[in-house]
Amino acid sequence: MPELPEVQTVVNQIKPILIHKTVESITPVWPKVFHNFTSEKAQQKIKRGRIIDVSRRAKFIIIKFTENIIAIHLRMTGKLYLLRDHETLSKYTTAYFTLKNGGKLIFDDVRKFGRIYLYKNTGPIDERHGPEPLEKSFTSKILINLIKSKKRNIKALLLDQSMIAGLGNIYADESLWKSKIHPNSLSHKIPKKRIENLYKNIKIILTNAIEQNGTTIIDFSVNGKSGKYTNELKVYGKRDIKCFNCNNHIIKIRVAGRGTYICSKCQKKYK
DNA sequence: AGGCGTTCCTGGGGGC
DNA sequence: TGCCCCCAGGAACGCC
Repeated sequence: MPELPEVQTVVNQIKPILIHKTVESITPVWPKVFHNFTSEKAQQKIKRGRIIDVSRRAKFIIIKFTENIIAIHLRMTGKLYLLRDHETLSKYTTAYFTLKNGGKLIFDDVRKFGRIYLYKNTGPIDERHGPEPLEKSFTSKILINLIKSKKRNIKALLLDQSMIAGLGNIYADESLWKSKIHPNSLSHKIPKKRIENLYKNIKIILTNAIEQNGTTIIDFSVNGKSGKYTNELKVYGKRDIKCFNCNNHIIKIRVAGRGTYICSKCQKKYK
């Protein structure tokens, strides 16, 4: 399940290859993959468009053209990679971009949750997303204010993209474990000091994960290479394994409708 | 306000 | 071995 570090990894990998390339066309293999536009509209807006930048906002991959952007959300099983002309399409391809001078940018998605969006700019995405946790402007004060101003389950809050952008199930669990906060804590009951610690840990964990090219769970990979952060995980997927901090065993519970891994001894529940 | 259920999807794991 | 059932989950949406 691609989260901020995995999406950033994809961007880092494809940006040098895509930048300044011209997109001849975008083809939907599975019709519903275009979320807010049609093939005709894509032809009209993107045809022979030159890619001027590739970046990330929240969990979206942003491909910038002169007048428009294409935003791609990988959701659970989406993959984006380059394919040479002689190579065959995977059975899971839901869309592809034909590049001028050869090659295709492939969007594969086994579960078909991933979508492609066409916008003028990132405005519509910015509107429904909170701050970027790795931006300098995202201060501990902002996180404290965010968490203290809500009376919510902390894990649900961290997963809510309109609160903070980019965290998903894996990094929310890892961040809460490292910060010794139980995911069923109520946000406004968490002490300021704990939130400051959580703030630091979110930054550390996301930064390290990007350096390791993300986490490979199920089948996220970039050009066949696995993300090495899988080796750094401390709680996610570690059911019955001994906690790195104490001798307690990691358990799996359900929080905010998600499978959640915790050390019930280390992580304090603020209620 | 916020929690919860539902929807979208399909591979794969568990049970028998 | 094979078949069926059900689960996993990010985000949007409706309901209470």
